Amino acid sequence: MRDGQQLSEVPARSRSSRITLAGTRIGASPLLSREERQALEAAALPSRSVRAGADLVREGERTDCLYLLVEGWACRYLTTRDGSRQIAALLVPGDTANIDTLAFDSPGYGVRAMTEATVLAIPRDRALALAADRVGIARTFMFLALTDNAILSQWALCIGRHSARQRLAHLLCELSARLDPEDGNESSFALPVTQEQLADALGLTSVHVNRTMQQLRTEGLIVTASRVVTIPDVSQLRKAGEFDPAYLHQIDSSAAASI
Amino acid sequence: MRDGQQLSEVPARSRSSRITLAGTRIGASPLLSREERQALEAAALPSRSVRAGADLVREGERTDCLYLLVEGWACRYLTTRDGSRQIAALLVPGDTANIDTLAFDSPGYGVRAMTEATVLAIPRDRALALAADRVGIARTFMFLALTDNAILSQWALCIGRHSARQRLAHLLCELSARLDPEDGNESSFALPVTQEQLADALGLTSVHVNRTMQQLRTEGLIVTASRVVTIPDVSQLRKAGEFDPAYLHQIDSSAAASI
DNA sequence: CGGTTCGTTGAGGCCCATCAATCTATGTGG
DNA sequence: CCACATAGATTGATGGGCCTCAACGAACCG
Repeated sequence: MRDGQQLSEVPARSRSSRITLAGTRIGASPLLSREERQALEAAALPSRSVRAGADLVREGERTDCLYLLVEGWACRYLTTRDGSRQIAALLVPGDTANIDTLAFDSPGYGVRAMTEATVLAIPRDRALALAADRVGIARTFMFLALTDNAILSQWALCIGRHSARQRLAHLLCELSARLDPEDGNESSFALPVTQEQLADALGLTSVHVNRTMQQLRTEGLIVTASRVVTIPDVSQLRKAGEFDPAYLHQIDSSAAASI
Repeated sequence: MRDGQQLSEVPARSRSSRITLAGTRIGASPLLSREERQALEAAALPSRSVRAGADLVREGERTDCLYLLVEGWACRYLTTRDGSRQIAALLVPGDTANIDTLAFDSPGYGVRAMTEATVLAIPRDRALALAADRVGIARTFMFLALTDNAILSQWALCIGRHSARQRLAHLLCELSARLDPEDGNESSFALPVTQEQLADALGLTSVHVNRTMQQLRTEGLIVTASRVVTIPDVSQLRKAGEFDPAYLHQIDSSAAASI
C-alpha cells in the first residue's frame, strides 16, 4: 500500500454528471421514505475524486464527515507500532466508509483509497440532525453499523481460526457476493488491489498470498486474468472457505424487512 | 468451553433484590434523559440467572430479545465446520450481549454464559419502538453498536498482526481497562475463564496460552493467583501489548459527550 | 528504454499447533 | 477420611504452516 498522502482538496469531478446517493447502500436503504432520501441527498456535499493511496481519514485524527464511496475501492486499516498493517474492512462502491464518525470524534482506524475513487461526504452534524428527526434515517445508520459489526465478527473468525487457503477463499467469496450478487454458480469481478493489500486484509504476507492464490488456481477454484477474478463454481469455493453469505445481510435478503 | 445446553427457563433469582439497568452500560448512558431511562427500565423483563455454559443465543438461531449482562461473564462466539471456536467478544457485567438483534432476526454468532450469570432481557419489539420515539435511546443503541465495532476492528488487528505475547498482553490490558478503570498504575481483576477460553478469544491453542502466560509471569508483567490477575505496572504491559485504551470509548472519556 | 510496481519463485527458519503425558485442585460418594 | 473422578494447568517432543530474506521476471509508463 502506498503511503497515505494528505488528502489534498481535489476539485469536484470535471464531468458534471450528477453523483447522487442512489448508488450507495445508504441511498438504497429500504428503510427510507422518499422524503428522507431526499433530505439525505440534500445534506451531501458535492462529490469529489480522490487519488489512489490518499487517506480519507488519517489514523487517529478527527473527522467531521461521513464518507460514502461511490466509485473505486478503499479500506479501513489499522497499523502496529512496527508498521505492519491490518485491513479491517474492504470498501467497494456503495459502502459507507466511517459510520463510527456518527458517534466518535476520531475513529480508531484510517480510511484509504486503494484505487482512484469518488466519494460523497455528509457533514457529521447534518447527519446527526437528520437522524434525530427521522426514524428511517436513524434506522438506516444503525443497520449499516450492525452490518459492519457482523462482517467484522466473521472476519475475526476467519483470521483467528482459518488457514491461509480458507481465508483467501472466504474473502473471494465475500467479494463475489458483494460485487456480483447474481445467483448463478459462476461469478466474476474486478479485483483492483495488489496481493500485498490482500495480505494486509487476511493477516498474511504477500508472498504467502501469492502461493495460496496459485494453489486455488491449480485446484481450479479460481481463474485470474489481469486483475479479474472468475469463480467457475461458486459453491465449491464457498465450501473451501466455509463461506455462508447470510452474515452479509444484503439488501435483497429478507433480513432487511424486519427492522 | 462446555457444550451449550439449551437455555432452560431458569426461574428468576430467588433473592428478590431488584435488578435494574443501573449497572449496565445502557442504563448508565449519558445520552439518556431520566424519562428515557425509566422507559427502558420499564421495558426490561424480570432478570433471570443462567448456568455456566448455557447459550443465551444459539449460533444461527433467531432471537427476539436484547440481553444485558448484569452479573457474570459471557462471550459472543462463532464456530467453524471442524468445531474450532473463535470468541469475537468477551462480555463482562454491564455489557450488551447482542445489539445486532435490533436489526437482524438472527445474529451471526452465539452468545454463551462462561460463568453463572444474571441477565436482563428487553424484547426486540419494545426496544425498537422506544428507539423510534426517543432520540436518546436510539443514540444510545447506536453508540453501543459503534463501540462494539471499534473493539472488533482492534481485535482484528490484534489477531491478524500480533504475536501470541502481544495478543495476550493486549487482551489483559483491555480487560483491565474495562473492569478496573481506575487510573493507578497497578491493576487487579478476577478472570473467571479457562485458558482454553482465552485461547478461543486470541486465536491460539490453550497450550500456547499457557506458555505465553508463563512468559509474561516470568517477565514480571503479570501476577496470577487463583484466577485473579494483577498487573503491577500497567504502562509496561500496555507497551508489550501495544494497547491504547482510546478505542474503548469509555463513558468516562470525553468521547461520549460529542454524540 | 530505464524505472517502478507488482507478481513469482526459492531456501531457510521460527512461531505456534499437535499430540500426549503428568500434575494439581476440586468435588463426590462410600 | 480416603478412593476416585473430573476439569484445568503444566510440561515435553515433534512437526508444519507461514514468515523472512532475497532474487528474478513481467507489466506498465513516462
